[in-house]
Amino acid sequence: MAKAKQKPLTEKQKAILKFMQDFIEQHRFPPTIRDICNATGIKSTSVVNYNLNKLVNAGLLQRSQRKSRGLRLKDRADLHRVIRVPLIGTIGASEPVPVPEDIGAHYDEDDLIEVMPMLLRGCDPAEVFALRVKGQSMIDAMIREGDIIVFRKQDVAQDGEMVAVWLSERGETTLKYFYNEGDRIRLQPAHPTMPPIYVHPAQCHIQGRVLSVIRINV
Amino acid sequence: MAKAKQKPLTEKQKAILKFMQDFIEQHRFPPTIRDICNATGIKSTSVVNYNLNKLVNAGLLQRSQRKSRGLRLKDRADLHRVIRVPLIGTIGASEPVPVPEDIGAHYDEDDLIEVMPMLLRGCDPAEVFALRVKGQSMIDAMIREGDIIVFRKQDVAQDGEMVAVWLSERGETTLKYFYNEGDRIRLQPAHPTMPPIYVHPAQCHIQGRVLSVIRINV
DNA sequence: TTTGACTTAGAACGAGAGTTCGCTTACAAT
DNA sequence: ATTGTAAGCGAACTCTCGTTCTAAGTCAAA
Repeated sequence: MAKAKQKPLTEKQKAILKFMQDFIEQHRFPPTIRDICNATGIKSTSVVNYNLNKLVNAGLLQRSQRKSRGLRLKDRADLHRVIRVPLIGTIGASEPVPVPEDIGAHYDEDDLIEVMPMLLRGCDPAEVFALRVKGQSMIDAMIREGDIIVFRKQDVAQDGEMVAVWLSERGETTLKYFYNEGDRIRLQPAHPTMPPIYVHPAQCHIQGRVLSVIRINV
Repeated sequence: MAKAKQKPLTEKQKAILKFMQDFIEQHRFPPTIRDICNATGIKSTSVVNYNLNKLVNAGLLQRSQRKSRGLRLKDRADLHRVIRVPLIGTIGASEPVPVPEDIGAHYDEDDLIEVMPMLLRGCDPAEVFALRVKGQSMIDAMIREGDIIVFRKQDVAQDGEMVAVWLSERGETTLKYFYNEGDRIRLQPAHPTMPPIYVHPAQCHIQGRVLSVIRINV
């Protein structure tokens, strides 16, 4: 399906969006079409309906047909909410990373951590999980015991990405920047004065990419 | 006004609350009374209406009369929202910390960062601000360039708290654990192998307490 | 048993609210 | 001038949905 050419929003449409943001902020449920009429000075519900459909088409809005107040802001509303990420265990040097098989599964309340969307860096929440750091082994990655690391589950990586890898020959988990040098993998610590290590590609099992780090036990 | 005696919620009322949480999570607008009927197996809208009024009376719910979907959860809603914290500048070794005088003032959209409530560690948002780390000088605090540090504005500290201090004699800002040893202040780096420094209390100007650290430029 | 408070069901009412349709206006392209 | 498209208005229609009313069932206290 071809993407529709992005027309700039009309003044009415901007006013509708603005009002919806304010209304939802205040009431915590969406306005009716007639609410929008009154707030924007538009005389006819059909005009609002018309412009709402435009906004849906522009991807800024979602509607539930035939439902009162069946309006959702697409863009901004999500940004003001937290996202629940499963905190599935710990990560330490001497154990493999506990990668979840189905991230979308049901978790207990206690095993979920609420993070702001920025920490997911645009990734699908269904691919994201978090681990708490155990032990002092991640110091060369500038990560402390107790830090929470947000990962995207993946088993390949691009050069320069920080990944959690299981080094099967050493029986060791580590966090390093990943560089594929063809016949070998260079794993570069985050700490500027630490030297890289080199491993054979067959020994380097990528468990996930580091998206962000949270430190609350300062 | 005397507070009504707190009766325990009935199973129906618990089911209604649970369903409302799930529904709002999923649809981002509240359910109708008939939605609740279907979800909970209650046969009559009047029964739902009856129990909704009970929940309002118990302070768990708000209703807007005569409005479709005019329901709001009272308690939990805020917990799932982000808090905007002013990101007012950078912190580096060679400059004083730019402490804001009025945190509650108006900030531009770009100067606000949205964080989950946990990062404030219970502090009043009006006391909290954030700074981005510039330069490599915070490595001994296990903090990298680009990290965002969330502070509570305060000029005194308890032992063991991590604080940002301006050392007036050295002309230097640093992040250390604070220990008051009477005639001197011991400032302990986060990195376990680094030695502490000792300063005279008069030279040690506390700028704020570190609440949390966010690293998104991994 | 009787009483009364609490809870449930069912139905009906009426206002709330989304949708559709015909008609008009504005404006640029042909 | 004509055509076509986008935008607006007003009214009517129909379904949604909150509210209210009556009646009945439950259960503990008197």
